[in-house]
Amino acid sequence: MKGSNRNQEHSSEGEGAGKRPKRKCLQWHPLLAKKLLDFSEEEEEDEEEEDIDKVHLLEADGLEQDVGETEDDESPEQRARRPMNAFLLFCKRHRSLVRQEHPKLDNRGATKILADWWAVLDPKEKQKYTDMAKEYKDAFMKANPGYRWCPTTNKPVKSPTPTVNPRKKLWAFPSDSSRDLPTPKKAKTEEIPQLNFGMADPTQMGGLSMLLLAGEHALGTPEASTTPCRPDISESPELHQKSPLFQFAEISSRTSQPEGPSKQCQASALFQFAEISSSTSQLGGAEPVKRCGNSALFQLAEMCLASEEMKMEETKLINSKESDGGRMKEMEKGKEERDMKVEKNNEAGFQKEAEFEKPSKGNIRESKDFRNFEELQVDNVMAVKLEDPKEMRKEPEDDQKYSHFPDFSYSASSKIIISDVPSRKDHMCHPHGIMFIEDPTMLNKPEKIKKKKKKNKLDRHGSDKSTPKKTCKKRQSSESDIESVMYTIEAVAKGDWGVDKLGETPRKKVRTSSSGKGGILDAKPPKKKVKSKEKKASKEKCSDIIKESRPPDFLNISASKNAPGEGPEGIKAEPLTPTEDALPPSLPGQTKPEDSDCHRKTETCGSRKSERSCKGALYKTLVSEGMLTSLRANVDRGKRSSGKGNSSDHEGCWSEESWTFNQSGTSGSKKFKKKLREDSFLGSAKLDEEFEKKFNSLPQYSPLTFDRKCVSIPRKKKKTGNMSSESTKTSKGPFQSQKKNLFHKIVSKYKHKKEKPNVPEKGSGDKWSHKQFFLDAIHPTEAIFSEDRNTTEPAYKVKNALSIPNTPEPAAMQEPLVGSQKRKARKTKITHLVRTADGRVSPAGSTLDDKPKEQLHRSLPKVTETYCSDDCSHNTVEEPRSSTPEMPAVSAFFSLAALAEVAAMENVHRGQRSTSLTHDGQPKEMPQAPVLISCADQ
DNA sequence: CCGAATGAAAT
DNA sequence: ATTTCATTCGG
Repeated sequence: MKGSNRNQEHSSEGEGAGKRPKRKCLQWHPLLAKKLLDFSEEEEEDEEEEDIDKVHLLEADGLEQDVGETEDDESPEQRARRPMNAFLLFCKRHRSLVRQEHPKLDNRGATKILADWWAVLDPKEKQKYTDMAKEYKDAFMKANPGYRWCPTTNKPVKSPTPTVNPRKKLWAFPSDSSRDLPTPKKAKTEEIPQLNFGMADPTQMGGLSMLLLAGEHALGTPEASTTPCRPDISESPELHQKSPLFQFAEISSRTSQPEGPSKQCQASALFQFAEISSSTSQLGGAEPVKRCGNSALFQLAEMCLASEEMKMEETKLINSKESDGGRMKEMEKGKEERDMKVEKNNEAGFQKEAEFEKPSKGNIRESKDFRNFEELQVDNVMAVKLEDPKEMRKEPEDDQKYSHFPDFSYSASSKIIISDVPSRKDHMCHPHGIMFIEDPTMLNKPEKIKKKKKKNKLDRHGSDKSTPKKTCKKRQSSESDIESVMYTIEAVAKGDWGVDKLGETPRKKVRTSSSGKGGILDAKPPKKKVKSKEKKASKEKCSDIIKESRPPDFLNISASKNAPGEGPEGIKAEPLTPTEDALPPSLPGQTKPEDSDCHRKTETCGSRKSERSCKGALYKTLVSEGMLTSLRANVDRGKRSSGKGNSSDHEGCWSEESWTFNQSGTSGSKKFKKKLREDSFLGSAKLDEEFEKKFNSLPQYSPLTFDRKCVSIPRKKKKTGNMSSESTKTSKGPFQSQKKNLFHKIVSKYKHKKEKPNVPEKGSGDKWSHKQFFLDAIHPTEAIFSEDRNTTEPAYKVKNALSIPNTPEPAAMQEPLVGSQKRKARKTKITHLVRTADGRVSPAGSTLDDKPKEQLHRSLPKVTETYCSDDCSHNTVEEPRSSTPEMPAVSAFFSLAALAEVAAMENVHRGQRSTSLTHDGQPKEMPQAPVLISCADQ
């Protein structure tokens, strides 16, 4: 109840006005009910209105969830965090250092110090951070094409989120979750189908939770891919299964068709893959697996691209195919089935067998193998199994009734992506059982997915009989079976594998093309496109894939085993296979493991089938690998990543590929690319790993350097503050500031200022060796990093700067103020309001800012005088740093600007004392630091 | 859950 | 022009 209301509100608020109404509609339960009843119809509708559909689904989900677990859904939906900007990166990287130096400082204080450092930071170094931030952003955007920075005012409160998912960070999965799940709250996010990844925090990512999440994502993707294929797997998973394939399809499709909505999904998928790979690679340890350049992911990307290009060619192919007529359909089916089978084999075999203990012989074998793994992680598995069965059971019901949604809903948001394949991995690897949850989540996906699932299920169900409950239910929807088959066929033809769930974009295509049976024709063309390109890529990919596939023995084994198993299970598949054979001679082995397919393809290369098969194989392999890697990675991480290497290679490759792909994808970021290339490490992968790598690679400056800088810096800050010459109006500043108590701000700033001086103190240590030593002691890690040199460099720079303090200052001064800077300026103005010697109030910086040097010169004399007096009187604590022996040396370096700053400070101090501003005792501190400086100068 | 910082994006 | 939001984590 509540949830529904919330959803409505949120939805309305969150998204653009256009969609809101729809969402509102969603609110209506009746509609939802209808939808549930008529899946097929709904799908069609979806075609026309993807967004709407999504919304509905989301809404529906929300409603359902509301009934059951509104919160859950929402939580998973959480949208990806916006990428960090350069400054944030810097903060992230250096905050720890600051804290170490100044344990007493709270984050705010540390932030201020960081800001100071940032201000002081050489432009060159800043550039590094900005570049990285840019790259990161680009990658992120690619991953989440539709991502919005500011989802309008409506805050996605997500209040309920926490219920199911413990993890805050759950990044919604790109495919479905982003759109489908839109929790009511997230309406805003809904507008943008962005995926929810958790790129943002590498640190968080580092945590087990992150790993798990990553694993989930990975799993989710695979599931999606597999699900569609496998009949066995329960319905819910199927729905999700689509997601991976779907994503790929989207990617391909998008490449061909640049549709706004679809892009998001695609990016998300890639992104996920990338993440997965990266995560895995990270776990594995950084191996130089660039060879992976051709990683499956990359290949996929290529395929997509190629598909677009090939469209022209495809048309030709299509013509030829058309001649074939009905066969094409069969062929497609066969291919699809094959793919499905393969996936099924992998996924279904493992999962279902393990969970359901399907009768399939081949599966049994696999299951045993898996079981071994499972045994390893018995606990987890157990938990998972327990959950799964329930979910499975529920799922069927869900198909019939929504009531279940609530249960799943929570998981759905996060797990949508979870793929079947991964699921098995989950069983094997996942200790947490999260994976399992994910599977259920898959089921969650509620509306859209369900529909799709149903279709898919129907197809699969034939074979699925093994699973009693599900099959029964599935079968019930006999009508859907046919549709599902058609749908799958069409999807295959189009190249949308998974299509589905998310489906918004994919659905559109699919539906549009295949809404009915006639869709096939439409579908064909897309296929051709994809294929043609795929072929190209496939060849290369195949080789690559093969490599990748090797590592995951599981996959291979499973695939081989599956093949036999499939025969029995997938009656359909067998018949189809023949058709397939007709297409590509090479593919004969439906069951063939991916590797075999790839090889054949690679060898035969030319045949279309081969391409397709390759695709499927690639996809599977990717998924499976990714899953495996992700799982392993997760497990490893969970364990503490004791086992680094096993999957690392694959993953690494993926990550790299993905990264490369992303880069390539982003034409705009070419510049960045170059940079990335230059910095191999930086350029590596966007994924977490990449991010982490890059992040780590970012130069970390020793506090000392900053400290020194800080000494000189203060003026800069002031300058910045001064920059806003108009400070007089500071009051006009944003309402925000007004809202907040100026007093508080001022006070806090002063406090911080105090802190600052302290920082410098530490840093004040003059000698490099000393500093370095200090750093090493404190931050061994830094020493480890190549960055050390960076640090050293900066330090040198700093020295230089100190020697010639003016240089840095002017640069800073010159820089144009950014919007944020404006704020800063305001604040600074406010905070720095100082009374001039005259006694009238003026922004401290104003004079300095405009013409720092000149002013400085002017002020110097005064300042010095004042300082002298002050010092004499105050000379209290002032700055430890100054107090330190270093003081004198530093003082020597001080430039006029510094003096000017001091003077400004002095003025402030005076003003505070005399003026009302001083309401706080703080003023003392302020003046103190400057005072020391002044003394030194004298 | 606020805040302090900066910056990018969105409104 | 202004607001939002990203990270961080103590209070």
